[in-house]
Amino acid sequence: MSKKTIPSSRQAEIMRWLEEVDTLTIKQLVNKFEVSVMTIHRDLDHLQTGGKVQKVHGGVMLAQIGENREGTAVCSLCNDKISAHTQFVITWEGGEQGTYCCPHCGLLALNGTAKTAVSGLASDFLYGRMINVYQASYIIDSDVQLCCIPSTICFATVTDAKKFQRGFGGQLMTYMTASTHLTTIHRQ
Amino acid sequence: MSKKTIPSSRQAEIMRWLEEVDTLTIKQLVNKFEVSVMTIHRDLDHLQTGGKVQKVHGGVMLAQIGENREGTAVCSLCNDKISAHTQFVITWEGGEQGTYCCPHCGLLALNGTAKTAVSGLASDFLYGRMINVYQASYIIDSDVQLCCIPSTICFATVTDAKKFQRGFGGQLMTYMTASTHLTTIHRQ
DNA sequence: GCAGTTTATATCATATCTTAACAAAAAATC
DNA sequence: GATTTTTTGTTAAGATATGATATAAACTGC
Repeated sequence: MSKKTIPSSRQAEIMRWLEEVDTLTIKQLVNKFEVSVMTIHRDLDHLQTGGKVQKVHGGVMLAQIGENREGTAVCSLCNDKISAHTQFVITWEGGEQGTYCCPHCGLLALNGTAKTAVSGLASDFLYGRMINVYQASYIIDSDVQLCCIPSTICFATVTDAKKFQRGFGGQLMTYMTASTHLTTIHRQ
Repeated sequence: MSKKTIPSSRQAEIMRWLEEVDTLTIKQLVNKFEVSVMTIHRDLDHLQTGGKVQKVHGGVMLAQIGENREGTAVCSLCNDKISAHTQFVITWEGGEQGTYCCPHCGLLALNGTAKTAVSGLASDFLYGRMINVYQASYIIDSDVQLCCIPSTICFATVTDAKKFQRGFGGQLMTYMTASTHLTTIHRQ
């Protein structure tokens, strides 16, 4: 590969290479693509804002922040790390998005602001599907503590939630009850 | 290689070429088809509204859901992984694109923003073809839960949707009814 | 800590690419 | 054949990419 290419394909190629070797130096990239150091820097800046990559002194490395996506690998509320297994995503009116570590923070965020949410999706605990948070069932304070406390776990169906409750305890709640419960214990 | 042709066959040829090489520059296309830069740009604009292709500075790339250059293989709304089987692609005015994991998120995105969509394409559940989301039929809340909940599945024809419904239940909806339904249950 | 070296960032001038508006050419319609 | 529509090319203005240079920051040895 020596011909000069367009920025996007060069960046795509950097990504592919990086996925093989994990780390690359600026010099390696300059030699391969035959562009200036500055151009490589700018490519890396660009990729870094995409979140998959992290610049280090002298080069780049893959940014393996969990298994997640862009820069926001931490909860918009509590700053804890976000696992795909418990994540909670709110899209606000206006297009802004918040990603939360678990339903605990997600419900607090939904209830604790004047903003209106366009959608709220949470990861179903059993199957990992993203479900409408208003229709979901919640088990609060069970024996399973994954993230924040009180532990708040999200299920697609009441049946699933009840089966879980039978084994691990906790209180079964709807969106409304869970939401007010979490908000009030945080204010008392 | 080829003499001047009509726009649609030139665009089809661009697509075929692009599927081989992933990325093409404007220059390559100008040389091959012996038309002006402007004509190529217009061809690419046209292809881009189809959602399968993405213009980048200096050329085009396949809008691959697998390994896009910025790396986002996750739903623009819920952050879940996107499968080609259920994907939903919206091209907004201005050229920006959003890829969604399934019609559930796609419809929410379409309805939940002030932006206007240039096109919306969703994968037909039975055959996998990309179809116009405004003309599609939707089955909501069937027994088949592939992605988000409430499960929202997309069909090219009402007939297909009804046959599916006979076996797996759910509610049959048009774009309008599905869109308002999903939006309202998200706001209740 | 200090100097010397390397690497990063900021800014500028230049080159390249993109877009919109207009006009010419070709094709389709009547 | 004249009119309308579609396609195409030209131009100019704006946006983006690039490389060179200068300055700031980070590493290296001591």
